[in-house]
This record gives sequence, C-alpha cells and structure tokens, in this order.
Amino acid sequence: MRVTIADVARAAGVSKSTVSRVLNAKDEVDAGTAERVRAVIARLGYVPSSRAVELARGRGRTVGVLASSLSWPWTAEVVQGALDTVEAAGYGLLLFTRNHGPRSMARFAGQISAAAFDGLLVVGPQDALDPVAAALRPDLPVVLVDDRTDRPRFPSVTVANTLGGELAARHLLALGRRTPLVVTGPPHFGSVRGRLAGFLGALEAHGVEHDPRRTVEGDFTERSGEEAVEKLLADGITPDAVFAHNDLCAAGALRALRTAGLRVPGDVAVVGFDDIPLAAYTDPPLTTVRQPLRAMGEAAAALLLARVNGGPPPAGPVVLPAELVVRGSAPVPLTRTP
Amino acid sequence: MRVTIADVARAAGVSKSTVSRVLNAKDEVDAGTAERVRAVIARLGYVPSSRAVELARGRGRTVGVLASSLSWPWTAEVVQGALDTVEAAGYGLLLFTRNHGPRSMARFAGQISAAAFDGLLVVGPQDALDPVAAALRPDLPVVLVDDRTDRPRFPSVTVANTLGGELAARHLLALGRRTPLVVTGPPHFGSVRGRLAGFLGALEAHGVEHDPRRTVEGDFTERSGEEAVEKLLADGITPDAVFAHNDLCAAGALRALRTAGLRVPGDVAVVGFDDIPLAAYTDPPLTTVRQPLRAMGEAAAALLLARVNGGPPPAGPVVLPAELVVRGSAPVPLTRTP
DNA sequence: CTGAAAGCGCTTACAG
DNA sequence: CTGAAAGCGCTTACAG
Repeated sequence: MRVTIADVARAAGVSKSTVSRVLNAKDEVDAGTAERVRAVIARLGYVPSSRAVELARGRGRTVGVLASSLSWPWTAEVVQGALDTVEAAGYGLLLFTRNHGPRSMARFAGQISAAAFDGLLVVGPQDALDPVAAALRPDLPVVLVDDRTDRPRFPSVTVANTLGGELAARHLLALGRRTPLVVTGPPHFGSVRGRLAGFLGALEAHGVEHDPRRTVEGDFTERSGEEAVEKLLADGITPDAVFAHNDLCAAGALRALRTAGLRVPGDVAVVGFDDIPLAAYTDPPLTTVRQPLRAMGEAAAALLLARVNGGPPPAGPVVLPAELVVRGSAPVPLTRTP
Repeated sequence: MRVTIADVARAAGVSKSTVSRVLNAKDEVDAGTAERVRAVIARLGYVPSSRAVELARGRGRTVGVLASSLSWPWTAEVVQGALDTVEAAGYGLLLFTRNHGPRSMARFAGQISAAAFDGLLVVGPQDALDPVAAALRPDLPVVLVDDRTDRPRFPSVTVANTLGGELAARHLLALGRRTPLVVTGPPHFGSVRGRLAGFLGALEAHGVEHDPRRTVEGDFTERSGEEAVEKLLADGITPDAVFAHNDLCAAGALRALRTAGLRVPGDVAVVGFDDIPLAAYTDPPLTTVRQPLRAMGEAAAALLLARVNGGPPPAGPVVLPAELVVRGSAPVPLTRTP
C-alpha cells in the first residue's frame, strides 16, 4: 500500500541504508548512486513516514503550543507568529488550549510524557503549567510568551511593559492630564506591575502626584473597566484620563464614561494596552500601547527551536519594544508655543 | 532513560504483550495481573510513546487543520471549536496555515504524504487544497468548514447562508428600507451566492424591486466596503440601507457613510455578516447575521473524527442556523399598529 | 489468560 | 562508498 524505504531500495537496487543516506543528504554517497536513488524516489512518490523517522531518531520535528483560548485575539496573533516561524523551520505545531478543565490538562500531561513534541511554547502565564508540572521532563525545552510572573522559570519573550506604561503616561501628560485613573490587571502578573511602575514613574518624574484611590484593580475584562470607572465616580472622583492595562478593559471604561455623560477625549482621555483589532473600532477609536504580538510569537518560536536544537538558554527575558498608537480617545496634543 | 513497556514488563514479571493488553484495556487479561501491571505503570510513571504506538498501529490520533491566518477572528474561532472537540476525543491537532506561499504548501504536502495526521480539516475555501492535490491520498478523510464552492468534493459544515441573507432583508424591510446597497464577497464563493440569493429573494417576496446597480462586488475587506459606498454615491445613488457580506466590509461601509455625512441608522441602516467581536464595537454597533463559528468548528471536527473512525460520509453539507443580532446600526423597528 | 516472535518504517553504528 | 544487522517502542496475530 504505502511506499516504504524498502520499496525504494529494491527498485533502485541498493540497500535501505543507502536510501536513508540519500534521504538525509549524507555526503558519503556516490553521486551517481544518489542520483539514481533520487530518481526512484521521485518516480515512486516516496515520502518517509514521519512517525517511523521520529521513532528511529528518538526525536521529532514538532513543537507543542499551550495557549489560552484562541478566541482571545491576543493569543491568536501570537500563535500565528509562532506558527510562521515553526513552519518555516520545517517543524509541525501541535496546539493545545487550557480552557477545558482537569480532563483536558490530564490529556495534555499525557502528551508531554508521550514525547509527542520536542519543545513547548506557553502563550500566557507560566502557572498554566502547574497542573502538568509532574509530567514536565527536565530535558523538555520550554519558552514562555508574555510571562506574567516575576521570576519566570523558563526563557521568555515579553513586551517592554514598563516602557509601555511610560509612553501612556507621557502622552496623557502632554495632553495636560494630571489626575488619571489606572485600571490594572491582576497584580500578580509581572506585566501588570511593569505597566503600573512605568506609568507612575513617569507621573512622578513630571512632578505629578497620584492619588492611590485612582489606581483600581481590574482583571483584563471589559466589565472590570466599566466597574472601575463607575466605582471611582461613585466615590466622587472624576478623573481626567484613564489608563487601562488592556484594550478590552479600556473599551469598558469608554462605555462607562459615556454612560456617565462624560465626553472622550474632551473630559476624559483614554489609553489602552495591546492594540487588538477592535481598538480601531471603538467610539472613539482607542489610543493604545501596541504589543508586537506577531513578532513576539516569532521570537519565542525561534528561541524554542534554538533550544530544541541544543542551543543555550538566553541570559534573560527577550524584551520587544512597545509603541504608542495614537487614535481619537487620546489624540495628538496641540502644539503649544512655550 | 525513558521508561518503556519493557521496563514495566520486567518490573511486573509479565511479558510486553500483557502490558500492552492492559494498556489497551483488552478484556482477556486476568484481573489480578492487570491490577499488578497497573500498579507498576503508576509507580514507574510509564506513558506509552505516541510515536511508537502510532507506528505499530499504523494509525495515529492526530488531525490536521489547514486554515487561513489566525489573525482572522473568523478562523481563530472555528479552529478553537474544532480544537475543543478534537481534544475531548483524545486526539491531537496539528495546525497549518496557508499564507506562506509555495514552500509552505510543499511542506504541508510532505506532511500529508508522511501521514503525519489521520484526517484533515480545511477551514476556508476548498481550493486551498489545490496546491496539494497530488499529495492527497484518497483514503485521507477531509472535511471542509464554510465551503465556498458550489459542489464541494468533501463533506462540509456551513452556516445557512441563504437564510442569513433573508434575515437581513426582512429586518431592513421591517425598518421600511426599500433601496439597499448589497456589498457582496467574491462571487465564486457559494456562501456569497447564498447570501445574495436569500437577500434578493426576500426583497422580491415583498414586492420590492432591486436596481442591479445597487449590488456591488466586494472582497470581504474593509476597504471594499468603503469603496462600494463611495462608488454608489458618486453614481448619484443614495441607498437607505447596506447589507455587507461580512462585518469587516460593513465596518468599511459605516466609515464611508459617515465621511459622506450620512447618518446611521437614520439615513442608512447597515447590516453585516459573521458577528466577529469588533461588530459590537463599531459606531454604531453593527447589526449582523451571526454565524455559530465555534459550533461550526465543533461540528466539523466531530464529522471528521467520525470519518477517521470509519464512519460513512454524511449525505450532504451540514448546515447550521444563522441568527440575526440586532444592534444600533439597524435597530429594532418601531412597532406600528396596523 | 499469557508469552515469543514478527512487524510497523525508519536510522545508525559496525564492518568491509 | 555500501550493506547487514540491530534497535527505536510499541501492537498483533499465532501458539499454547
């Protein structure tokens, strides 16, 4: 049925060893023989069985990707970037998500133990690995994208969160805003702490004092953005700006502000984080700190492949630049002649 | 290094055959023996090597998914649905995208021939398979999601496009609109023809004549939605509604209408198709025909798994219901007392 | 109910 | 430069 290496060997009048050598481009094969074998391979349309090759070699050409739901555009974009790099290297990408509870994680752990892949990319917080910690072989290369913990146990790729916070603050300061509301993500995320530190640091550098009541903890959901605004207003504080730690949350803030009768950006300027597609569609469109998601996925995959092939771990996290994308919710400041 | 079936056999004092039987839950094993073997397996933390199992069985537990870019939310959502089902069945999902030209497709063809997966899900048009047609073994089960061709060569899962077109038309008619602009997708897509036929059919059923100049061909991009509106206005025709064949295109139409100084929905009501996340964020939010993307991915994966396991092909395409989601761009009509 | 042997389709020392 | 043999880690008839 299937054409095997034995068929090729027979048809070419050589041994399986020789066919294998031709296949793997070993240089010790006679040019004429190699040519003949290649012709037979082409004629028979022979393709090696990946499973047999991997079993024999004891190593495969597959990387696993563990991600939160692809419904999150953030995730999908990073995975796409990783896939580009993985495919270009001739590797396969086995995809797993972790939104299906313990049964799903048990199966995933099984795949790890079964050596179904040769390296693992985790898109999201590293504690996603906790349920499968026992299965994690120490020799399995792991790379994290957007580690959200302080001291990641693995090499990681992340955006410059502190810089991102700074960019947001400086832009709002240039717009003359002095009393911003900051809606953070969960505070145990390293990225959240970075964004907050960068933002507050820039305020301080400008001599602007920040009332701690204007820092409200959110959870990256749209609803949490709404609630943060509602709560602050209920406390009798009206901010002149909002810096939300992601775009979804910023969209929620936008909604709550409008409901409260406040104009954006007139009364309140709003800056988000991520630049997911819908950021360009909110009303008004969202000024936001852009994460180079695709590039982050690519960089992480490249790092992982290097490790899979025996490369050394990088010295520290790979940090990609953040960039401010200016749209209507916090527009370009009017130039003032000093 | 790795714990193998031989290690388990030795430790349990049985043969590899017996261990294998226990592993595969064959009933011919003595209960006591089975128990003992299981204990050893647990103690040693043994997990079968997927590669070896698959090689020996001549069949694996992996399905391939060929999709356009995950950057398209449409795609990501369908893939997520498929992944849910695939994971639940204990299969792995090998992901491929087709935005990398011939080299990428050549590698993909190689994976097909190498039997790297046991079934293939194509998310998107079936002509995505043309470049790898030669590699497609006739015994490889293939399922299509959202076939966009008339007579798909494979089982497929699709939304009720004609119904969707009808829903859009009936809603606009209820709003009193009589001169809609239709911005289609590429006309060789079956889905496009379905949406158009449903829409025009409903108009006709209501005795509303449709000027063919008000049907403009787009290509599913935002820009094409803008252009369609611009072109029509330039021709001196002002529609009282727009039905765009996808949400991106509808967002473009929204933009062009606003630029032209037309109010939505006051002057022009707008209906899209898909209900991707940003549909809820446009200004005004988009009324649209919802595709059950997740469910489509799930259904397609279930179909594929059934086929992989020897099930018969379905009689015809699996058609999932479309649903109208009403938002600001084409709101609920005022009730009139007749 | 259980084991020995062959086989899945490759790769890789080891000889020559 | 090339081949025979062993091995990768399983499954599956075939005997018993």
